[in-house]
Amino acid sequence: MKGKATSFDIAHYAGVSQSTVSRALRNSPLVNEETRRRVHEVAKQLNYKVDKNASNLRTQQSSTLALLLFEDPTSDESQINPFFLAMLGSITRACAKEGYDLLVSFQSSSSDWQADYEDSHRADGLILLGYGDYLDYQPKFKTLIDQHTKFVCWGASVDNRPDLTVSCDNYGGGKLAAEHLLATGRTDCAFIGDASEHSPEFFARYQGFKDAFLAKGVNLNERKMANAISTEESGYHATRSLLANNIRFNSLFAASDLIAIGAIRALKEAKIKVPDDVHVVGFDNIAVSSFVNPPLTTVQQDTTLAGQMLVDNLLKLIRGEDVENTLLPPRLIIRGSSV
Amino acid sequence: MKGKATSFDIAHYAGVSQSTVSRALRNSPLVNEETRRRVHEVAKQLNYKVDKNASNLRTQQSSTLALLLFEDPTSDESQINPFFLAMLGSITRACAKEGYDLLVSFQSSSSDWQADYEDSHRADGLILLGYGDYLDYQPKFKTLIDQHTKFVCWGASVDNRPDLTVSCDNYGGGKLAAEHLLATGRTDCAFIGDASEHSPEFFARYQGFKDAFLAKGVNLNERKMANAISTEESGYHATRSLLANNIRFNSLFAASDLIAIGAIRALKEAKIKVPDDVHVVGFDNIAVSSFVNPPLTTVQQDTTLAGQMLVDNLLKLIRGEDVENTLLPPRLIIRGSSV
DNA sequence: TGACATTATGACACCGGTGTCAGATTTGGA
DNA sequence: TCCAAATCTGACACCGGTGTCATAATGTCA
Repeated sequence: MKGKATSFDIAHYAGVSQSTVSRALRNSPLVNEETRRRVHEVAKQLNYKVDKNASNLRTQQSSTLALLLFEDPTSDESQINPFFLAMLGSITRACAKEGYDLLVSFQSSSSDWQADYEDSHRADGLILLGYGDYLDYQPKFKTLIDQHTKFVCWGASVDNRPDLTVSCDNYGGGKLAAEHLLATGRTDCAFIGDASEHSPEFFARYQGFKDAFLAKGVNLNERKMANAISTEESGYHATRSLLANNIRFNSLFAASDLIAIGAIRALKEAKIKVPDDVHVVGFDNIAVSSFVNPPLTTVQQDTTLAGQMLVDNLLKLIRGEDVENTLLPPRLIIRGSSV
Repeated sequence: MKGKATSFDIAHYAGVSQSTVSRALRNSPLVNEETRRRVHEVAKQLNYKVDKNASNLRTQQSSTLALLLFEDPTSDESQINPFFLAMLGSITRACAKEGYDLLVSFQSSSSDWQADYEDSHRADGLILLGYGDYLDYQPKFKTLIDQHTKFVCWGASVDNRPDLTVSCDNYGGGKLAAEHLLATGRTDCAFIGDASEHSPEFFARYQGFKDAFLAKGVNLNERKMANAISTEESGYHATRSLLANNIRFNSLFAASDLIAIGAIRALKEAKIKVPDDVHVVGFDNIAVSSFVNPPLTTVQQDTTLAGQMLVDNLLKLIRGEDVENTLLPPRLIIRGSSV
C-alpha cells in the first residue's frame, strides 16, 4: 500500500462500493449492520482516516473555528497577556468538547485579517479576542458583517455595537471593586487604565467603579487617573507619573491585573506600602495575581465559562439560531493587597 | 451574487477561462501581465478567496501544522502549565512567520490521538508538547513513525528515542543550578521532582545537578528527594512530606518553577525562611517566577527560540530535508530566592 | 513565405470524499 | 402467487480548485 488509504481501497477489500464505505463509516442507518461491521473492520486495519479536505469541500463546512488574537501593538514578542492565554486554554477545551478543531492566529491590529479564514473555508466561524483600540476595529466588524461572516467577540458590549459579544460584566465588576474599597474605608482612590471609548472594557470598569463611589456620595478626583494599556510596564510607568506629579491616594483601582502589578512595583519603589499605605485592586484574576507580594485583590473573570460561551454562541450563530450578547458575572477575590 | 464567489465567477467577469484565473491568482509566469491584472481586479471586487479545502485536496497538503498538548492527568481544567502556554505563543508566531496555520488541541495521554490530524490531511505535521509519562508515549511514537507521520517533540532526547526532538539542554541546566548553589555555599540540597525515566526531562535535570555536585566531591543524599509532577500543588505536598519526615536541608532544587513555587509555600508554612534558611532554584522561568516572593532563581528555557526551532525542524522534515535533534542552551536567572 | 520556437489560453481529468437517484433484493400481506 | 413497501447497494454527478496537455496566436529567422 503506497500513500494513504482511500475509501476506494476500503471498498475494494470489503467487497462493496465506495458509496457504501462512505455511508458505513458515518454510521448511516442505510447500510446493513453486517456490512458496516466489515467496513469498519477493514478501515481500521488499513488505518484509514477520512480526508478532511475532501469532506469539507463537499459539505461546505470545516468543523473548525478560528481564534484571532489581537495584541496590543506595544506588547513584545515573548509576553502574551496571560488572561488571553487562559482564555485560549478554555476555548480550546470548549471546541474539543463540541467536536470542532481550533485554528489559532495572532493578528496585529493593522493587518487585513477580515474574514480571511472564513472566506477561504478554513473555518466556519471566528472568535475575536484582544485588548486593542476598539475604534480601530469597529469598521472591520462592519466589513465582517457585510460579508456575512459568523463571528463573536470577547469584549464590552457597547451601544449599537454591530457584532455579537460575550463579556464579563465589566461595569458590575468595577462596582464590586469600588464597594470593597469603600468597605475598607479607602475613598481617596486613583485609577490606572484607559477610561476612554478606545477601550470599552476598561471604560465600563471605570464607570461601574465611579458610579459605586457616587452612590456613596464620593466623587473621584479626575486628576488621580493615569492612562495605561494592559501591561505591567505600562501600569508601572503610569503610576510613577502620578507619583512624580505629587499625586497621592490611599487606594488604587487598576483596569487589569497586569497594570496592578506594575502599579505595585512603582509604589514599592516610592517606599509606599501596599496595603498599609495604599490598597490595590486589579481585574482579571490571572494566575500570577495570587503569587505577587502582597497577593492581589482582584475581580475574577470566569475564563472557563467565557470560553464555553464564546464557542456556544458562535456555534449557534453558525447553525442559524438566535443568539444574544452574553454577560458573565464577575467575582471579587479578596487578597492581601487590600486588607 | 449568492454564496461565495468561485474562480468560475471570476473567469466569467474577467472574460477568461477558469484555468487562467487559477494561474493568474497564483501569479504564474504563464499568464499575460494584462490578463493577470484584470483577474486580480475582478477577484478583489468580488472579494474572492481561494477555497482552501479545494486547494488542499488537489495539492495534497494543508499549509497547517497541528500542536498537540498533553496534560498531566492530574492538572485540573482551568489551569494549564504556563510554560506550555508560553510555548504555544511562540509556536503560533513561528507558524505565522512561515505562512502556516496552526491547529491547537489538548490531548489526554490516554486518548488515541496518533496521527489523526495528519492522516486526515488536516495538518502536514505535528508538534507534540507536554510533561507526561514518557513511557506511556513511547509506543505511540513508534506508531507515528510506522505511519510515516511527520512530527517533532519537545522534550529530552533520550538514547534510542525514535522521534525527533527539540529540547532545552536539561542536563546542562541542572548543572547551572548546581553550580550556582555550590557557589553560594549551600551544599546540603534537596531535590523535588521526578528523577525517573518516566520524566526524561526532569531526569536529565537531576543528572546534571547531581554530576555537578559530584564534580565538587559532594554526594547528594538520596533521602532528600521527593517525587512531584509539574504543578504547584504537587510541589507543595512533596516538600511537606519531606519536612514531615524531619528531613532538613539548606537548599532546594525543583524540577520546574511550579514545583518550586509550591515548595516555597510549604517552606513558609513551616516557618522556614527563603532564602535565609533555604535557597531555592527552579526551572523554566515562567512569567510568575519573577513575581513570587521572594523572586525565584531559575533556569530559563528560551521559549521563543524553542517555538521557532520546533516549527523549523518540522518544516524541514516535511520537505524531506535532514534534521537532527536540537539542544537549546539554558540560562541561569538569579533572583532573590537564592541570594 | 514557410518552418519552428515562444507565449498565452482553454479543455479536461483529477484530488477523495458526499448526496441523489435508480435499481436490486428481500419482506409482508392479501 | 403476486404486488407493494421496505431495505440495501451501486453508479454518478458534484464540491472548487490544480496540473497536464493540446491548440491558437504571435514572433523569428532563413
